[in-house]
Amino acid sequence: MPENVNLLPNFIHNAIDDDLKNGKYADGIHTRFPPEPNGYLHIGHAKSICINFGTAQKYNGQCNLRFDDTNPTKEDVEYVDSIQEDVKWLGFTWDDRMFYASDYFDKLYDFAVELIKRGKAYVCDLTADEIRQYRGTLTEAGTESPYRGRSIEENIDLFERMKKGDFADGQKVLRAKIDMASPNITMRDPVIYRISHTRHHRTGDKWCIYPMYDFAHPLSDAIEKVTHSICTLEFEEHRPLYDWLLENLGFDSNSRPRQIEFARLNLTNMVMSKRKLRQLVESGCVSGWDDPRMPTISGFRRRGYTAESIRSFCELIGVAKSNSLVDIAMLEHCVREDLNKRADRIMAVLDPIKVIITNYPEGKCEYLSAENKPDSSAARYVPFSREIYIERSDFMESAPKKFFRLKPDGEVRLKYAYIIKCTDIVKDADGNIIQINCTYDPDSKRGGSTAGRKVKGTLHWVPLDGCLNAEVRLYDYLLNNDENAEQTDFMKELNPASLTVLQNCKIEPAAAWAAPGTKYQFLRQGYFCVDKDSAKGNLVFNRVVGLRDSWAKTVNKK
RNA sequence: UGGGGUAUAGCCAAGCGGUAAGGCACGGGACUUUGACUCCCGCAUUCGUUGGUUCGAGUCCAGCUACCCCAGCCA
Repeated sequence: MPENVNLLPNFIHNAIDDDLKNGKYADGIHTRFPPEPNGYLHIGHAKSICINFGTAQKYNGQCNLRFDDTNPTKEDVEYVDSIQEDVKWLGFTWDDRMFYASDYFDKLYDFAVELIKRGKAYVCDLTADEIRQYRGTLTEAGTESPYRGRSIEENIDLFERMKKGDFADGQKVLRAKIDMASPNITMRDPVIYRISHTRHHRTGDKWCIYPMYDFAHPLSDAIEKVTHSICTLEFEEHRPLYDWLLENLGFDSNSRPRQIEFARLNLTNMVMSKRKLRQLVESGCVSGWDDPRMPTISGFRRRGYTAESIRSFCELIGVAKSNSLVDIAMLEHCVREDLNKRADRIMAVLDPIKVIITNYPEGKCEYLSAENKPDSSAARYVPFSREIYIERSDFMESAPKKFFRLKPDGEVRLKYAYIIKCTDIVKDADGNIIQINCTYDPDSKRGGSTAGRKVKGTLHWVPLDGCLNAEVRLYDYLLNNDENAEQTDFMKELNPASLTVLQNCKIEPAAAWAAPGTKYQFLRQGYFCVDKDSAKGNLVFNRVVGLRDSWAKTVNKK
């Protein structure tokens, strides 16, 4: 494992500790991450990945990547590729242990036959509709299928003919023979094999019967010698079936896999179900699975989140069984924390307004040293001359008391450069400010005699000559609503302003050759990442996350 | 009287019979050529609720309440 995940102690580890104490799993701990290749991975999967790989790592064990590809009608190779890329990007490796449930189709078939031979499974001719009716309800027991009493021989023959393709889709299923009166609906003779004349992305046309998840999963785990099969809470009532299959197929209770469930991740201002994410993609509300507003791993990656920050988020939120809704601020904190350490600083003016320093010599240009990070010796040089841009929002004609930025007759420090003073402003016919005139204090630059002068505000700026033009994409949350976004019609909660594209941004020259994926802190503004749409001469940046902004808070309070 | 889960601060979450960790958020202050970062300080007399056991209960027991999941030939 190239990267560490330091999961806090949690109830799963407690359970594993108990198992170990009781002499179980003497050969070591083995987990697996079992995605179905029917969509892109999202941050909820990242949590699962961190738990599974992190747990294996903690116990010096192993974690497999296994594609749960038992339903060819919904799955596609496109997804198996993206899933591998995402798991790798997150920093985990499965070495040579990448498997597919479909690798086990032959073995799984044999297990099914064995179950029949033990009188524990039967072929049922009921239609899907009839099976539903026979199943009973939450409060009423089900009724036994009329085919439940078929002989072992007949079942074996029928199941073989199912496999051979003698029957149409839906004509017959194989069911486990358990208990139609069980209060747990999962145990009312669950279907374990269905007929589907569908080409599988790996096994092609070899099979026309496919195992159900409930059957394939515990057995795949057992085949791989997985010790702890960690999944989400909704599978809790499937656990008796999981155990029943292993028990009835003769797996030793001291070494057979054990299923443990944890609560899936929910995030404020986000949707997390694959169905809804797909809806966003297919409706064109976002540009694709990797749209930087999406909670997919590829979306976060494109947005500029680091793998490290997502991992630390997964550590921070913990692992438990209570349904929770994690504040998105927690995730943002994790990226800021990481990017603060690793991102070079650079100046960028998103909404430029021209400033002319009237007492600065025309034609003069100085190259001012600017450190790439605070307290760092690594530096670049920023050209400074008579005409610059500053942020429109950094000037106010009639400013409130605590406004530390530029205002008429006010002084301000230009980062890495001089102290300037606003002398007058120029407006167009409509009264819009189009230019600010200032004078500068020639001795106030670093090393100068008045460099130590205290002025309250420091502004970022960019030289008019030599700066780069860029497109900057600002993102806001996809959903306005904090709560119940998963339940209600989430398409109505979409934030219409989740994307703002700025076309006329000015960036200091140092960013000219930045490759896609490069992250910067735009001084005083936030963290930004070069988008894959970017090209030399046509820079495109994504805002990863803004800086904390206590000024904005005090303004909003009023 | 279907079954299975879960309840600790605005949000996550430790806690495993001995007197409520930590993080996020929030509020205050220091520092600052980023209103950033960093650093200090504050933030649950109480653990859904009512009883019980105990010298002692968030932890054990009983009842109640609220919320989540389950009736796919999905995973």
